[in-house]
Amino acid sequence: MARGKEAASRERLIESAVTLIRRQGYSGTGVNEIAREGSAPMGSFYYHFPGGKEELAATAMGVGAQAYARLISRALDSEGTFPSRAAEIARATAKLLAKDDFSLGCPVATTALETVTSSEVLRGRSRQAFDEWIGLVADAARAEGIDAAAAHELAVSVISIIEGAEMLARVRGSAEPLEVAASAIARLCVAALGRRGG
Amino acid sequence: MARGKEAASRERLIESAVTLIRRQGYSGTGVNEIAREGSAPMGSFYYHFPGGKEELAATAMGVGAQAYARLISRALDSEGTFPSRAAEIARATAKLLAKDDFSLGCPVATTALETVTSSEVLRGRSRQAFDEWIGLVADAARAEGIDAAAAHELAVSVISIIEGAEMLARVRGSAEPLEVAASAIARLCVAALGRRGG
DNA sequence: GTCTATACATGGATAGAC
DNA sequence: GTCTATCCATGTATAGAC
Repeated sequence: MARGKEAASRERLIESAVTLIRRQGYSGTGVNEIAREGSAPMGSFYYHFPGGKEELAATAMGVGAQAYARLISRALDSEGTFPSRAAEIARATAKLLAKDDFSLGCPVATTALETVTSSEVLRGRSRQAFDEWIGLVADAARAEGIDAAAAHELAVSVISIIEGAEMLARVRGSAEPLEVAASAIARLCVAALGRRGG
Repeated sequence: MARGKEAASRERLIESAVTLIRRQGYSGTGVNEIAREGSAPMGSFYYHFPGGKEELAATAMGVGAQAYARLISRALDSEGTFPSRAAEIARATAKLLAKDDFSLGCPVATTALETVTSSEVLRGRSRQAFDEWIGLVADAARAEGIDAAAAHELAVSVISIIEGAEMLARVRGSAEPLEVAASAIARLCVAALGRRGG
């Protein structure tokens, strides 16, 4: 599969699914709509994704999760102190969401909430995505000398507050909650660094 | 409407909608399913809620939001220091979710994310619910001498981290993220109190 | 690999008797 | 206020030619 430019429709389907699911969630997005927006006929849909909607959504979630992982990495690799770099994740998220007037959200969150009880596959992928993001933040915290347990807790807090603030930001159509989250993240990092040496 | 025991089916429909939407979200829950679980025929559904699914969902969201507001108030009125009482919101949330093995989530979050771009009504109700919860926390913070702006920011952070942690907890089927959130909330409160006097 | 047409179930909503 | 039957659109998925 996919050697040259074959299966360009596969990529378009994934891209279409990522966008539509970010906007409307999993249940609210139909396969016909995904195919139409991706300029692909249904024949291509089920050829590339024999597992149907669930398989494409799982793939799309993976792609979206990787993209957000890159945003996290870029923020953590930016200039400044650790608290400032961690806060930059929230600020970069705010910029990203503002780009489309908060119509496009997290590529994982909505589907995660919708499918907790209905799809083991999507729930597993959601968990995997969150775990990876948490891992990136925890690694950066450990690099600052914070012990493993504290680094993990800090990372869980950071991802939690960003996800929650993202929801508030979308509902309000304003970046303010994410800016507030950035400040809170910086404070939590400072506190964690303070407990480091003693 | 609703004077004696008439319209008991109305209450059952609301109750059914709250539960199903907490479990599957808005798009994933059908009106037929709501009626069936509420032991009400479709005739009653559209008699009590001429606005259809959206109207019932809005009502259900209001009921669910009030219930959670009571949980917040109870936590904030409990014994202990302010940081401890604020953290209690997250701990009480963890207990609540664990009761049904994390199958039932926030009565607002999933629908909020799903309908940001598709329903002004539900988006407005979501915003209203979040604003009320934030207001309760902010009021408690101000009662500790924290100034209004700082109290608001603290409250936004508290609700954000709880919502995000709730999502992680459901996906993992574990209360751990909410316990971590409780600690983070306590730290944020301590920091805010510290900036209070100077 | 792609396309069209279509099967079949479910979705939201309504009609009209009671 | 309640109930059943039903309309029509949409949803997921498949068939089978190309």
